[in-house]
Amino acid sequence: MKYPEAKEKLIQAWGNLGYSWGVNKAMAQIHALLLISPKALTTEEIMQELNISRGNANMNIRALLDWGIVQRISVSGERKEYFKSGKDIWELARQVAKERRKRELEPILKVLQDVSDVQGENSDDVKEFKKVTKDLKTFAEKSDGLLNTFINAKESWFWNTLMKALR
Amino acid sequence: MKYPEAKEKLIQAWGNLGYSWGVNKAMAQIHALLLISPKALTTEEIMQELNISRGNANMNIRALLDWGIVQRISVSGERKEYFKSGKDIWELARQVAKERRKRELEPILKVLQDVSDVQGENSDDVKEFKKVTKDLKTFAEKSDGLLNTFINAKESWFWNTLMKALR
DNA sequence: TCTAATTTTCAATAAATACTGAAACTTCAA
DNA sequence: TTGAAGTTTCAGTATTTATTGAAAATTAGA
Repeated sequence: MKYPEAKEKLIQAWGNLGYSWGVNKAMAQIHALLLISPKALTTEEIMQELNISRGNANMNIRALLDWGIVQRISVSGERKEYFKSGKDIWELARQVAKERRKRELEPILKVLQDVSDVQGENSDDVKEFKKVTKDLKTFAEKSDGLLNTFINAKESWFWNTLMKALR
Repeated sequence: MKYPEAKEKLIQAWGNLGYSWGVNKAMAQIHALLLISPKALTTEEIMQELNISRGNANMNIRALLDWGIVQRISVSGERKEYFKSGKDIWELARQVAKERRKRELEPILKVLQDVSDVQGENSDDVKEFKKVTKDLKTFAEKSDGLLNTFINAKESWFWNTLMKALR
């Protein structure tokens, strides 16, 4: 396969993957582009490569900066800003895990907590509600623990331990 | 907190969570409703509880059946169909993991495979592309292995092993 | 300070997605 | 068969989300 085709394919696939993870397509594609680029790119170059407008590029670059998976680079003597993505996939995964934990797991844990003191032992509805939310809470807390270990672990240690422990 | 408020809160939260996982709100809310309901519900009841149309209810119930996280129940002597969700959270998580693996991890693994024979050693672009996609592939394969273990494991074994191994 | 290069904002619009409701279809008991 | 009860489909519409592009704001050097 030729490079331009491969590049196109990867950017496309990364866009789709991002999409099913609740990230918009442009954002995921900008990330893919920076990930495979050997050098930092300007907004201009990103716009051109992906055929998107300045506003779109700017907003999504900022979102990526926000997620902490893209960095801003200043070249001395130039006004222009350059952007690059870290190339360490493990680090990327940890960063994504961290943000998603904060944005998704934390809120649902809070709701499960809030809801745990629901009144009225006697009705079937309330009984079932309590049972299910308790189970959900247990599960969410365990997941949170696991996720935190992942977020704070060193790559080699994590995979080694896991691979040894499971099967 | 009173039951109706708690119920509303949970359905809302579940809707949001589902949403950031690429599931539409109605689908997630129907699931939440069935999850906390002590008995199986009809399409009619679901429509009423969530204030959604028949078409919407029907389509999203089918999607949930498709994901394998809601079951159709027939009561003998009745034409109506009832729906219920399994209450085992672990089982639910495994089912979701299984479907997401198939829908997301498999396609990206395929692309990473396809793209791994890109031509042209010499250019910087191609070198970087090869390096990154190789790392992505390694990471994706490890994740796939871990996910498969999760999908096939028994709850108690999985958590026990993990809790012992990590930390 | 001023000015040109660059970034950011945001109202308008396009595009994608979800939802409705009525019609078509299916099923089964009489 | 028939028709009532129930389910499914889908064209049209509403809603949400993403994108554009031009104007406003910011920046840094002269």
